[in-house]
Amino acid sequence: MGRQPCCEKVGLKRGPWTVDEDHRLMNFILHNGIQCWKRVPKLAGLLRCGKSCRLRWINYLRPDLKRGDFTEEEEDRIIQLHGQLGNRWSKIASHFPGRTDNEIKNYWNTRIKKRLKLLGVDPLTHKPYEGTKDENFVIIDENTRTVSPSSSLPRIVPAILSEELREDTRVVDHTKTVDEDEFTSDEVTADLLNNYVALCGGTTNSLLLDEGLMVHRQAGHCNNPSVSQQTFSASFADSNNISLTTSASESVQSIRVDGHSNGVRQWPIESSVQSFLDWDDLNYLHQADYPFF
DNA sequence: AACCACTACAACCGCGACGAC
DNA sequence: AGTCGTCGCGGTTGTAGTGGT
Repeated sequence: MGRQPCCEKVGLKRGPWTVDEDHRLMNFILHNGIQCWKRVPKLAGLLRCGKSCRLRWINYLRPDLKRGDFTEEEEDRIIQLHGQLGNRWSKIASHFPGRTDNEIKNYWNTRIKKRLKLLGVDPLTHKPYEGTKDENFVIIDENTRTVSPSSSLPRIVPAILSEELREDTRVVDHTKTVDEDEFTSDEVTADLLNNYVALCGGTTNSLLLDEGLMVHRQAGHCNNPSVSQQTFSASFADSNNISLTTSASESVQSIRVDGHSNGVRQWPIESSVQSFLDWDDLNYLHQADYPFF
């Protein structure tokens, strides 16, 4: 069986839609609804194929569309969902009322994808390319208990983290004595390790925890910087289960916790990466004017 | 001013899925 | 079960807008 064309293409208009065409399609659908896209153009008096009408309505004319830039939250969520779902844009779009799969796909291809590449992260696998630097910024807000971006932070970090882990992210101020009941040892360490592994990828990592990091141990907590140079092996069987074991001395990667202020800790970032990352120009959403209403 | 490179996004195309007959 | 029509999805292309030279 040969494939039938979606419509009779002879004499049909293609390319950008005019205001008049938008008017016609809009009026028709608002008054008659959608029963069969194939019949829509004829009934609406349009020289377009049904497919084109459907696309125009779904991606542009639908009154419930949310127009405007994506928020940081939306962007993070897109990356997170893409990590889980891949290029299933309609599935991803279903998590964003008012956004279309086409819009999200375009946003991914034109912006997010490039930025991930600049950060050394493969947009397909969400894992670092070979040779990813081990010194990247991670800022953790201990008040909100979330990993959050700085102006130069690759926001892929919170996005790659599973939602559960993001919600549980905790950071300890090493200038304070923290109540032992407040945090468990592995919780804190696991979060830090997890943040790092989220950035650097891999299923197994050994981390050299450097000066300034307070580590709670099962036998009791320890806020003494002398615990530095402790080496851990973190095994990530899945995103929700992290097993930590203390190992001898070998470390594959190292991170530093350089300091903190106002409840915020930072990992150093490579200056060359920093210059590429301009996330600050995002505007918050605004409702578009619908010219036909 | 003209040209070029780049970006963002609208629109198109081919194909698979699915329901009706 | 097979055929056909329609819809929806994902990849790709076309083009307007913008900035740099």
